Amino acid sequence: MTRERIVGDGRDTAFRRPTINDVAALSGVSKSTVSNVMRQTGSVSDATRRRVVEAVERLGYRPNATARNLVMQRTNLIGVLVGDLANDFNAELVKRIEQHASAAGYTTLVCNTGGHAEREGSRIEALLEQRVDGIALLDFTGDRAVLSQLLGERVPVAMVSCWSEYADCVAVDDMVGVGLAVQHLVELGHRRIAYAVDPLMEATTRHSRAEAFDRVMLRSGLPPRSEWTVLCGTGDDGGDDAAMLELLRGEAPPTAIVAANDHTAIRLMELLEGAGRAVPGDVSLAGIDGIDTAGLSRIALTTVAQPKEELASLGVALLLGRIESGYDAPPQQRRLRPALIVRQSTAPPR
Amino acid sequence: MTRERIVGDGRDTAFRRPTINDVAALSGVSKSTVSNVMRQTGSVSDATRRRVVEAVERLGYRPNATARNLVMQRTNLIGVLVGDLANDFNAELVKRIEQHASAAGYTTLVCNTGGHAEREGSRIEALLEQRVDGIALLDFTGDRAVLSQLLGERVPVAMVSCWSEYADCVAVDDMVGVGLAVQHLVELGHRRIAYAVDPLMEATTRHSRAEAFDRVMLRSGLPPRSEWTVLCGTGDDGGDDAAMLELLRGEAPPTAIVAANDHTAIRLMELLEGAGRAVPGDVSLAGIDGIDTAGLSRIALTTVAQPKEELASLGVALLLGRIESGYDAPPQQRRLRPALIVRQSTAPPR
DNA sequence: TTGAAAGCGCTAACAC
DNA sequence: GTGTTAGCGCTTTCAA
Repeated sequence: MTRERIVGDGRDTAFRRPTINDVAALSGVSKSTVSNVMRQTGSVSDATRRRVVEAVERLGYRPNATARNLVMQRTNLIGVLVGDLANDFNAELVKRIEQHASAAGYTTLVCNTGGHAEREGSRIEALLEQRVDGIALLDFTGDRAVLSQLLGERVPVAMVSCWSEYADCVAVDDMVGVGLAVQHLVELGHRRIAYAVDPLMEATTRHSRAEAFDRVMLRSGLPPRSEWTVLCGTGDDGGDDAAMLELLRGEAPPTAIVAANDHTAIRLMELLEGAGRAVPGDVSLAGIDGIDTAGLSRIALTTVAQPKEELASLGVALLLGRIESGYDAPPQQRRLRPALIVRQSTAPPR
Repeated sequence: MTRERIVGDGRDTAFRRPTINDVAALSGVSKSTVSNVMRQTGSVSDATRRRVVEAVERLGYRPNATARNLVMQRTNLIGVLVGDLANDFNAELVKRIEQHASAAGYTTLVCNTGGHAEREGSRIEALLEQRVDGIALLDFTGDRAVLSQLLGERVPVAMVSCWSEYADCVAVDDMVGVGLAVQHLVELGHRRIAYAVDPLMEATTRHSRAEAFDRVMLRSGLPPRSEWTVLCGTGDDGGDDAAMLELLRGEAPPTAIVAANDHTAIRLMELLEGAGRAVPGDVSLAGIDGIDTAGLSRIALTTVAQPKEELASLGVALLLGRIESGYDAPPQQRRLRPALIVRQSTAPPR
């Protein structure tokens, strides 16, 4: 395996990667033939194929995707936009998505937006310049305007663990999920239940889950109280741990909290115990997502688990389907069933 | 913002994204001028610039990076190869790397290899076909042959939280890190200390850390015992939880365990407590990495923390430096100092 | 200050 | 079976 060296161009160690032309020249055929051999298309005689293959190996030739991308108008690249990779749930989703995408011949560009609108915009801009074939929005915490833009530009988009009427989506049913958690707490005897929101969560989803929360509460005959929906976290855009503590210090404080995701629930567990409130002794805690950490016996967080593998595989399937079969089919929407996992962070109120 | 529609090509809704030619035509200039305007190079009169900009907006023109990549022989793409994104440490490193890379104008391709040699190979192949400008190897658990190949192909490589003599690297000093943990345990009074290895850890690193472990033990006047270095985990390539339990059931079992990383340490904590061994009552446990989860009060894992932010920023700096200033400078090696964080998972032996 | 022209490395339609 | 040719959408000399 050698590589051509160009001498005297100023940097005497400049290497030029071999191109299809080099292979063609060395094996004494045309570049179309080389192309046919590489892609196993057309028909080439065994003899020429062998010569080409040999030249390929001699030169260490590797097809240049930038050229292929240009001519094919297709990159086999997909973008993944995620709010926070430090959230286990997202990390695992990304990991699985990359796995499925790769198995299907796609390479994955990952962008961590951190919930910042400008960052989100610029990342997407970069993805679009690179002409990714499609974009997966993960647990999308961003601006809906972004989504409309994407859809407007006819970029294939799949939403994984988040939702929009206008795009392909796969997610669990928020209503069912929140319902499962609330019902469990109600059955334990809780009546005063608060809702903790991740500040990294976008307004629409936040509202929709909060609304789900309210509705489920109502269904259980409990009056929803807007001041019991608390932003809780340390995102740049605020999120105020103090608010939750404040709430718990009031009279007739909540005896249980549902957190919008496990990440937040675990932060909250830490916060509460740091402030001297026992979980579940003083306050019960339930999360949503089903991350591994929640399952550790020392954490033992009751949670509504999302089927991560199905989310990832279906998400990729939807995205690739959209990419490969065109933009005009109506959006496909898949609702998955979440499952309540009861652990030790929830108990009857005192 | 409109876009051209092509009618009668079979798919009447086929869209063609506007090209530089469309902009040139609409604004009545040549494409070189458009190019100059877009890249803010050359000199264009204010009048023409305005016309071009207007056309760009009218058409919703976005430069096609696939074409630019081809002609520039540069993609502004970097690859990140990581063993396991479900390991918090890696996830956080990836997140930060993406941040820094993006700030410098690069987009990040992430590949999760899961420690599989073939997967590793095929992912790298894909990255190289896409002509990434460089590759970051994260906490690299893979085959050294892979690295030699990369280096042989003169692809800029930076190793982050892992090490090779021949590439740019930034990592903490294993010897110091392991030493910190062992010394802490020795000071607590432990003499029988075992070492738990993550099976997703590559042989060389595994050996180097294990060797560091042995040496540090010796330095403390403790006889290293090879059978006390136990593979512990559930990778596909084995890793045998039973072995560790076995070891603890023997006579004169270890009173403390150092785990090769926090991920493993926490798994181990779970395993031990599931088997009825208290941590730190029956056995003390120390990890390496300093992931967030280790800091939760319920976990309270004593650990040797790596400076994640420095690893990420330096790693990116090294990689971009290599990309932008050529392949021939000698490799730069940066050792960072780890820091011991003592929590409740370690205590004097009974 | 602007434009014409020559590629970058590949695919694909069409000749031979 | 194989080669020729014409682009894909850009950047970059070099003239004008």
